[in-house]
Amino acid sequence: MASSDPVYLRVVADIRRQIVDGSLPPGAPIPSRAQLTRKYGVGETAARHALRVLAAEGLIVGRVGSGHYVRARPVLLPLHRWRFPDHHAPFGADIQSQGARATWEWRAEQAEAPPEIAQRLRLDDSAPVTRTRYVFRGDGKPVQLATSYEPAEFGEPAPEDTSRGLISRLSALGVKVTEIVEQVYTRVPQPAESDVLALPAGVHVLHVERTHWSGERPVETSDIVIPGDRFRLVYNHPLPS
Amino acid sequence: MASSDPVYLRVVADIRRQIVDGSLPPGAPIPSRAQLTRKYGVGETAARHALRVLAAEGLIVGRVGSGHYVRARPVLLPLHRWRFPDHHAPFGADIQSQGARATWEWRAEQAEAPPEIAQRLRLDDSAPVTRTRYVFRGDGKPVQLATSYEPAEFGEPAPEDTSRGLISRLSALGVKVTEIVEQVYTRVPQPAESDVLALPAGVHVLHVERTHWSGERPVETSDIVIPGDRFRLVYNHPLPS
DNA sequence: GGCGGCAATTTGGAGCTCCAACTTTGCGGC
DNA sequence: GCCGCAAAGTTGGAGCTCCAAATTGCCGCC
Repeated sequence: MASSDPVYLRVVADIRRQIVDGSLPPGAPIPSRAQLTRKYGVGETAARHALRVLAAEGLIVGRVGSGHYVRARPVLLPLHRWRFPDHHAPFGADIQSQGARATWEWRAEQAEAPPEIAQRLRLDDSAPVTRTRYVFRGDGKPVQLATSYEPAEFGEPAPEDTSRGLISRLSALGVKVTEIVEQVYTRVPQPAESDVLALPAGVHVLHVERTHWSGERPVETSDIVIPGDRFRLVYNHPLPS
Repeated sequence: MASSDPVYLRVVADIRRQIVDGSLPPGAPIPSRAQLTRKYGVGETAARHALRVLAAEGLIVGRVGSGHYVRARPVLLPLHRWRFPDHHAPFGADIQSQGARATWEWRAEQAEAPPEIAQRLRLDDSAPVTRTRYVFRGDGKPVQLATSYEPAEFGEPAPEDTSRGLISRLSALGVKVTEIVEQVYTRVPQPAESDVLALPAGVHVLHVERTHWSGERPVETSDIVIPGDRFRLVYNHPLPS
């Protein structure tokens, strides 16, 4: 930390160091604004800004009227992507495995494929697709938002399909899924997503773009949004012998 | 956006809306602080704070002396996890596939397993392990930081091993890797990581905990840190027929 | 000893101001 | 017509202040 750096970064760096090296354990109170100004000899603005930066980094949380506290490193629950334990596992099996009761809401509707989805499904722009939106919950708490797109020709999923899984359903239609491709990245949640997932400020989401393939043909693609502060994705990859 | 919300959020919401709906395209200038105070009838503080929030979200960038501009949505380059194109692909193959020249530095050393690593490798605490740190670059730009741990009995990797891949090397030692498990989550980078990866403020990283298994025995585990603003992870999963 | 309410503290929103460093623009002179 | 410099505009750091809402601890009363 060069001495030419802004003073508020000096405060940030010092507190951060204490948090990561454990001298400020989870739950420990951070000095208040007034205390910081005295301790570091900086102005209110710098003290306040330092606390804001640390809060944005997720290292501390502020409680109005009480103070700032070191945030407990959250336990990141595993979400097993596919093969849990097999491809025909019912919806929410991975959530249930955490001892939580899995529930979900969904609604299917006909729509025109937006450009990006059309590309992913190798359809023409505005081709008819079935869009199904899901909200998954574990013990009532929202866990995943998903929007799934299929070519309209497969029809809408029936209510009982959602507990059976996509692969079984497509199989019944004579479509054999041969490969799943998932692309994972992280991004800032959109306001609507923060709302539904009840995300605290500063939390990112994991975004999974999943496509089911039948040979060379994409038969379903979906966008899955997962709170980045509560979950990690688990990918198993058995090697051929 | 309820009217009871803080005023700065009103400004944030309005500008964000214009960015996501495209009326402010990438590169477009955002009104300056002075203009915002007039346009929305708010104080300097609120205008400034709104810009800061949008910048933290990654939607805009500020350029000192010039103004704030809508950030171009970065293209997220794919990093193909395993099978690229086969398990024996050389290091950096996925980076090369992007037309970039892959280079890396690494250093191996003996160490005592920290508690978490010991647990992942099913060793006793402080058991001897070989720790190898890597920095991967594509066209000189840092792409991945990785720290790999193996039981010390496998010895240190030789220079030529790093271009051959772990699976070949273990195979030569008579250890057959049967499964790879990757756990993916997102988090805030540590200062050292921001440094090496040259991360702009507010960018998260993808953290991959990877373990190579030989039957029931973990034979290697590593922590891989990837800039979240430039890459997405791609997982292929062929289904058994 | 227990309980209720008040006062002190704390966060977070919001306002205003000054300044250094940098970019952009436009004007004047060559 | 072009170059260079000065002025104007902009960001980002930093300071101070006031206030509403919430929490917490303490004091006094029953």
